[in-house]
Amino acid sequence: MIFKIAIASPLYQLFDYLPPLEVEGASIQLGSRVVVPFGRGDHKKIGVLLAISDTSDFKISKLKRVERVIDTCALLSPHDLTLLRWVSDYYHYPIGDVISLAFPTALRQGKAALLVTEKSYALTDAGATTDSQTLQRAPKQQALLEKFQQHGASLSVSELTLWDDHWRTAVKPLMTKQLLHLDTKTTPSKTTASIVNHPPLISNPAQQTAIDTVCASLGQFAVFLLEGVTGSGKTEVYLQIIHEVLKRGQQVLVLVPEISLTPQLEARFKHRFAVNIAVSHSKLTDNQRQSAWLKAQQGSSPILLGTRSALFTPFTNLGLIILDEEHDASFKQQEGVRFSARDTAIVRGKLLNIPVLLGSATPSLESLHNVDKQRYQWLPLPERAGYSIKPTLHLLDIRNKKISEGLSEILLTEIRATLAKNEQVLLFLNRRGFAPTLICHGCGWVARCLHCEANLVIHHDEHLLRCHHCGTEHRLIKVCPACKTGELTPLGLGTERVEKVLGKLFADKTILRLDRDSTRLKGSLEAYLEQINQGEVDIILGTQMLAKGHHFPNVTLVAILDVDSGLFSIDFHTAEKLAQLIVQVSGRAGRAEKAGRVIMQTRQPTHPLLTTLIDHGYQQFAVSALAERHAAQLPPFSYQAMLSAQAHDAELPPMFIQAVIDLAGKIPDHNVQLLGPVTAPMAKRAGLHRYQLLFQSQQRRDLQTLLTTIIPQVAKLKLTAKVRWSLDVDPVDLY
DNA sequence: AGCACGCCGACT
DNA sequence: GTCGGCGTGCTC
Repeated sequence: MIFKIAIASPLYQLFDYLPPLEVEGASIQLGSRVVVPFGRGDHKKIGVLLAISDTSDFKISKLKRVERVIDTCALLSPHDLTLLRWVSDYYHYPIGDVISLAFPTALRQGKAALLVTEKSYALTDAGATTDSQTLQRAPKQQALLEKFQQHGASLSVSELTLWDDHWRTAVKPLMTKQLLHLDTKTTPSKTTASIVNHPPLISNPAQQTAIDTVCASLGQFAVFLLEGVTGSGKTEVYLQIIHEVLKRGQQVLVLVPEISLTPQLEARFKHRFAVNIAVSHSKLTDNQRQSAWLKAQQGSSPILLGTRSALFTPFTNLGLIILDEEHDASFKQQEGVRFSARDTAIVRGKLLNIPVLLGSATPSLESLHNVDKQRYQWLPLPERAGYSIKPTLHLLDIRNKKISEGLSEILLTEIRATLAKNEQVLLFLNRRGFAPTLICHGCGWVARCLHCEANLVIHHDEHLLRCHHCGTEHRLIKVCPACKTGELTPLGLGTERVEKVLGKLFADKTILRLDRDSTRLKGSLEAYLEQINQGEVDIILGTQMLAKGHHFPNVTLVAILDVDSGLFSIDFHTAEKLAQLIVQVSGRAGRAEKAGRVIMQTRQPTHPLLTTLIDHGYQQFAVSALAERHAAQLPPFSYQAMLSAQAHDAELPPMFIQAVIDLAGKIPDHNVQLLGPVTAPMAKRAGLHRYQLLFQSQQRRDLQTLLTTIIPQVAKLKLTAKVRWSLDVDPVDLY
């Protein structure tokens, strides 16, 4: 009997081991973690048993023996393992590293998986377990808090924390007792009454159709695209479908792009359902994430709400996957295993034979194409009267118009009129800092980053020149270092600069700037958002971060100051992203009695992307954008993978890529175009020279077949010692 | 990725 | 005469 074991390493293979001596086969399962000797010396690694076989390509006498079985009962199911193997195969990433992705940090390191049960609470309370097995206090407090809140006690986290001392001595013993009591009372199978706190809202016909259609598919695989703008009642559809899944005794996985931006969603879930809701995202501690992971794995949490990384969490009985804002690029991991959480969620749904529900106001072109191909079912939600009114989009032609610091006269007039009505204004400029360029008026010298192919950005408040790509900072200089005489002039616009102009033009108004610089302090964004909704702010000025999640009912004017910068890009994805951004930004504004207006300043008022979007809406934009992709045979009408190579030595990346091309050249009739080597759009970043090779094929299978053959060979090239390389299958960002 | 082995320079 | 530089090769 040979054990095939995955071990975290950059190697594209499993490792063969003999079974442990003392353990019978029955006390280990596929998916169990094991301790194995690995490499020279007495080094140990944690591995995961993926298969058992009679044979080995390795000499049996050379095989080492599994030292210890950690899990006699596997934490990952065969379905979980199949999904992870699919990820490894499809994204061409070493299997051991992919398997690691599925485990929280402590479990990855071989620690025992402590069950979150009454017993374990009792043990930790008595101090009877080892440190490694003890859950941290925070998740326990959180769990207790949830229990108490579910049962009507009002206690906030901060109160609980402030009470810490008192808590240990007086409160905790009492609470623990109650917890044990509550646990035994609430864990067994639930009736409808105990799942829901509040009755569902009355749904309109479109919502009801969506709910009925998805519910009719529970227990079988299907993909649905729920398309509805802000205020169309998407969340209510989610809630009612989730309710049905919970009634069947199954669990739900809800994925969102950035959980920090959607506390409302968590609040609505907790408000509606009287069940444990596990939350998992990167801003939580390892212990908090592990707690959520175990709760889903054991089935004690019926709902898991998380980001991309939560996709691989094992479940006892998963019945539905919801992926909200499915168009969002955050669902594509951009380093390490470059997987798409959306596409992988669909594979998981297929494996488990459960439905997958994608939601968006601005669906990706891929998903709309899959609707066309009848691979997904389209569930449109029209605007709901009484909730919000669609903002009107306007192009403002600023050619030959007087414009100061990015603000045209017409726009200023609109801003004044809006403020006069005591309504708020939101200005969007996707560039932080004071100005993107510092140029010498005398000799034309430009402040460049020494390590990147990029200009330094002026940060006036901090008296800095900063590179937005590698973080290098220099003191803001006054005299040109090249000609020593010329006057240095800031060129272009950033949020900081516009903020200063607005401060002068609207001296009696409150202006708030929201960008990565102004919200660096933890919790400050939330505080600012609260200020906005309390009406303490008149003008909000911000970057991309304004486009997601938050809705500002008293904002009735939204202006996109520079829409043109998104119109001309070498990356064909940019048009789609710009259209989504415009619709998402406009969705931040207005409500029924105060409809919003969106003004886009442009010097391209006849650009078809803009005119189609404005005159006919996102759907028509998507139709024409897909037609363009079809004509150019770009994805989703073809399939791509991008190989990137970086090195300090500029000679090495193109050599490496040539070696890759040579490897592909040895494969006959592969039907894949290889475009490159070319320098990356940013040819140098953080001191590394960047080159790319784009693989493109008409058939997904052809592309996959070629990559499956050559990528393990690429990984063995000698040049990998000096060249950092990566492969991105289905890239969404060609930079 | 780690980690060990191995063959050449500046130090007690 | 050694400590240690990181180039090369291997991991069942």
